[in-house]
Amino acid sequence: MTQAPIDSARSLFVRRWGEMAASWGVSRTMAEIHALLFLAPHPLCTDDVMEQLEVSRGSASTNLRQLVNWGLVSRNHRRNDRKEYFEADRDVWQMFETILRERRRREVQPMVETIERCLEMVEPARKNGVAEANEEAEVLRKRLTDLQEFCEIMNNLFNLVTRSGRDQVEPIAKRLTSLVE
Amino acid sequence: MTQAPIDSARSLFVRRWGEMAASWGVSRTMAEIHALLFLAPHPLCTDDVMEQLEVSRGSASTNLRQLVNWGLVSRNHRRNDRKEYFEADRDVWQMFETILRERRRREVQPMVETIERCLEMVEPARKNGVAEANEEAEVLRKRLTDLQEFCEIMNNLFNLVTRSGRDQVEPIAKRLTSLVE
DNA sequence: CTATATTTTCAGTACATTCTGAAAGGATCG
DNA sequence: CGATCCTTTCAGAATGTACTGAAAATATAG
Repeated sequence: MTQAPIDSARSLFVRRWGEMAASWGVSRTMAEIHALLFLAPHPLCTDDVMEQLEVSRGSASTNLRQLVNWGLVSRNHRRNDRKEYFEADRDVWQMFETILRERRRREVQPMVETIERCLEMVEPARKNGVAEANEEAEVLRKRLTDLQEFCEIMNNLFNLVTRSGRDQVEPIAKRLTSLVE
Repeated sequence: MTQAPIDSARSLFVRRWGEMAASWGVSRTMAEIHALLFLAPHPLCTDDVMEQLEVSRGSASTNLRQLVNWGLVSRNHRRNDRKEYFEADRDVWQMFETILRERRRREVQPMVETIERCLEMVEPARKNGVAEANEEAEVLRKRLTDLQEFCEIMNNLFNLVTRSGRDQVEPIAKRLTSLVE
């Protein structure tokens, strides 16, 4: 027997989570599965996902694997059952950290490396050639180093926060937060 | 006359910035234009953008307007010139704040409202019906309130940081940062 | 006010991403 | 080891997003 209001709430949440994720560059279905698992009271198997989200087996399989790769979902087995059951990490802070770390690794790191490379390309051009060219090189260098410095600060802040651990950070954040209200 | 190494650096940066943005749900061209303007030593007009990125007039116009809407780029005029010239905000901290604020408004806020709605739907179901159903409702409520609390903390932190202003935050961030090294 | 320069819009098209469904591949049981 | 159950893979299809180019709209100069 299904509980109508509970199911409606779940389905609304799942849909919206999918929409939000889509605008952050995460495929809708992957996010919907993540939301479904996040809300589920117990682990779900592939068929549960297929049924509840009306997606194909291929899509369910692929997206579940990606979620496992991201570290947001874990696989579980049961005795006397060949199926795999999937369970989402429910610790919101941990989830956030996982997502940030993965995105940094996949998307920010290459950008940071590129900035470094660009600076190496610009450096030799700085005092070589006409004055106008030098000035242009100087401007470019400034823009790149500003960005680089910002990235370093953000990177270190992230490291600091994650190394301190959630138990240290959460109360501080809450305390700071009370300053705003 | 074009300076080969400078141009190469610029073009490399622009391309990578576009790639990164694409995986964050921002269209490649819009991000490339943003990068181009960010690095440019002076404002550019639509034709400059079309030429340097090899995109159509329609695309340049649409994407420039979007950048202006985001508050990342401003339009300028010149005397005796009908063209519009576009200039990016070069303050990296300001840029970051603008992006976060816009994304919160466009993408996070609707999610927060949805969580609220979901909680309203679940509430009446809590002590109404069989024990099993109550338990499910309780679990769902827990998940939603955990997420809600997290969103509130993040929201307040963001407000705190942006109200304090960049001049207050940057040195603190740098100081904290030095703890990591 | 007309001529001209510039921007915006949008229908059609190109491109990229994601899904489907079935076949192949693995794993586990008796 | 064969039968069964489950997962993965992938070619083709569906879908969605973003671009193009030209026509319409707008703005400025004379």
